[in-house]
Amino acid sequence: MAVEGSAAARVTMRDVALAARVSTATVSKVINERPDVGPEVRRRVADTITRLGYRPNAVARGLRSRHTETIAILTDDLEGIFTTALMRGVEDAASAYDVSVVLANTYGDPERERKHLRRLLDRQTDGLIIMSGNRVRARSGPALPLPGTPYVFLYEHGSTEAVPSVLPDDRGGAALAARHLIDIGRRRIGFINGPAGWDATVDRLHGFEETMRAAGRAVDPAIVRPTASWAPADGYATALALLDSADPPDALFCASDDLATGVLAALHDRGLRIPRDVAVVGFDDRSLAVHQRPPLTTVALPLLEMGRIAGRLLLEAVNGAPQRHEVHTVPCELRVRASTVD
Amino acid sequence: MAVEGSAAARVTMRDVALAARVSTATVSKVINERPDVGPEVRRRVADTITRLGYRPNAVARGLRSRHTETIAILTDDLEGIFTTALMRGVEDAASAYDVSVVLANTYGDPERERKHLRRLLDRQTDGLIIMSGNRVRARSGPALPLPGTPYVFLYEHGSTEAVPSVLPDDRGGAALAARHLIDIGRRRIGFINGPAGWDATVDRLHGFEETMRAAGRAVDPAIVRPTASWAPADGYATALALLDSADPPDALFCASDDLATGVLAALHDRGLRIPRDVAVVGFDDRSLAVHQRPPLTTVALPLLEMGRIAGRLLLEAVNGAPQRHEVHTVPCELRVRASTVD
DNA sequence: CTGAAAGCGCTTACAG
DNA sequence: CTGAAAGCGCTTACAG
Repeated sequence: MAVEGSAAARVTMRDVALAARVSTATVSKVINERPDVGPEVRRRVADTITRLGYRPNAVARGLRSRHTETIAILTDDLEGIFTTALMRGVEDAASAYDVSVVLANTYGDPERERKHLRRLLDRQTDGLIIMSGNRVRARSGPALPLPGTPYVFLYEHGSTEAVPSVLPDDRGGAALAARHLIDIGRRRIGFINGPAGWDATVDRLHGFEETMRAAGRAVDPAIVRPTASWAPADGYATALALLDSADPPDALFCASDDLATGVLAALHDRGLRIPRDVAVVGFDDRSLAVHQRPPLTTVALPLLEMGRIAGRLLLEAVNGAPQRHEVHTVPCELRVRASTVD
Repeated sequence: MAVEGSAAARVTMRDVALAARVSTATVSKVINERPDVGPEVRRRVADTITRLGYRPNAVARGLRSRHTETIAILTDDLEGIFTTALMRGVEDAASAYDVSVVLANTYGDPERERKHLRRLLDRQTDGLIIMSGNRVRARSGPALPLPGTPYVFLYEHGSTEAVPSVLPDDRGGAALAARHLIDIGRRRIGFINGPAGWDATVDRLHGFEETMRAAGRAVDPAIVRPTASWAPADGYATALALLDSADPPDALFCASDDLATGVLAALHDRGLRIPRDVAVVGFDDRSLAVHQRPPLTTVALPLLEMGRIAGRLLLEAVNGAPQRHEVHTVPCELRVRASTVD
């Protein structure tokens, strides 16, 4: 049994070479699985490596080979509402490739971004994921040119560079919600959308309208409303307004779980039964969705999968795959719970 | 103006030495601010560095000097409820030292932990922060011995090792809440605590009881209740039970914001006015606290500060400070909002 | 005060 | 198939 990481100086390739009576070049070849080593020598070296508990020094390797098997996540908001799920996806993908992930938080400050980027380049980081944890939108390229270091946008997109971005399919997600409400037999479906000026808001409205029209349903502007913010209070107020309208809806699709939370409260305060009187669908699938009463049917953002895809795209680029300005749109998933189906 | 990171091969120390007509040793000394360089030569070298836009290669430097200016966060749950705030603190501290932070997510699986640790050691990571994002408790040491690599526990604590841990002052936090409710003149203060078996639950109960007694208040077990979980539904049910008791409370301290959210709903359903009839205090200061109606007075967990302290402790250890088995308890802060004060 | 030399631990042509 | 040699880009005694 090898004494992993004993207090003594770490075993080096030289030690292995000496013990196996070969050159370090040969040890290196065995480690890197090069074909030009005889089977007998290969076995002897492999055995010695195991016996001594040898592990190649990644820093030395990086100096020679110029890649460090490290990527970085550069984000403007480490505490963004979707950050951790996205990060977990990236970390998953990287781990599968045996690559480490460095975290860099810029606070949206170009000077900090530059500082981080310099540091990351100094460390020969193989590639970068430039990520927003909050809000999909276009951003400019990195605050520093990154010659030879590929990067990928996650949950945001670049304007012009030949760089891929990974985004949720907000349009398809809204379509799922509309489809579901139609399928469970709702006659009058309202949409409480988020604030204007967000990509998500525009895309979700498209998906909603398209699906309604494709199903031969009119979209009544009277019950399709944007809100001033994503907060529950706006969902609450908007729901009351719709319920008080001449022809109130029997279903409400909300562009976020937070809005839906407010809607649920409004229905509750009005003494309406959910879903019998009004069915409610949210968007995001944040943890609060499942804890609502009743638990909230919602459209889940594919954050984990988005992170994984971004990680994989980046690692492929690091390994030489060509980069393109291309948007990867990841499908959302409908999670049906008691707010629409008894 | 230097052409930072031009597509051409990066400027090396050799280039600087040649251009400044000195040896690389001298360039190295200038960069590392060694005293044994003449003022004139120092200036010439510094100018050349600026002119050529030279940046030392951190990988080469790491190979020689054996430290990489990189630390890692090892966590069992990257999506833990408090993870991002803690990470941001660590990242802040590390950035201030010009140190990078690597992310390693173990999912609580020892095999994954070992794999990550091996990788981190291979990369000569200078130190580790072993962190829980969920729950304070004792954990065993790292899944692999880390000879010569210091580490610090964050939001959890080790059992025996000579290793510091950084924890929130749950006891003091509960004391702040009790003190506040006493100060605003409440006569009958109840406590809806979280589930048994949590460090936080035990500590918060102590803090609450101590403060009450110190103020000459009886602690009536009838209105001090643990819950089965931290979820709002348990806050709701427990609040109703307390309100229905013979002598109902005029103040409720809740051991989490989620519990308090349920309590608010219960008071609302009973038609009670907040804070006039019942004042409510939560714990954690999650973002939902400020969005309650009324906004929730709560005890803020000092997550950011905890992360910063852990980062600093680790970096000091990396720089040779001796490590001890010592618990750093970081004070919580009371955030007063409309659920206790009109 | 300055520099020549060795070396950190690997990998990579290249010779045999 | 195997190994001697050079070198990745630095830092560190050490000599002068």
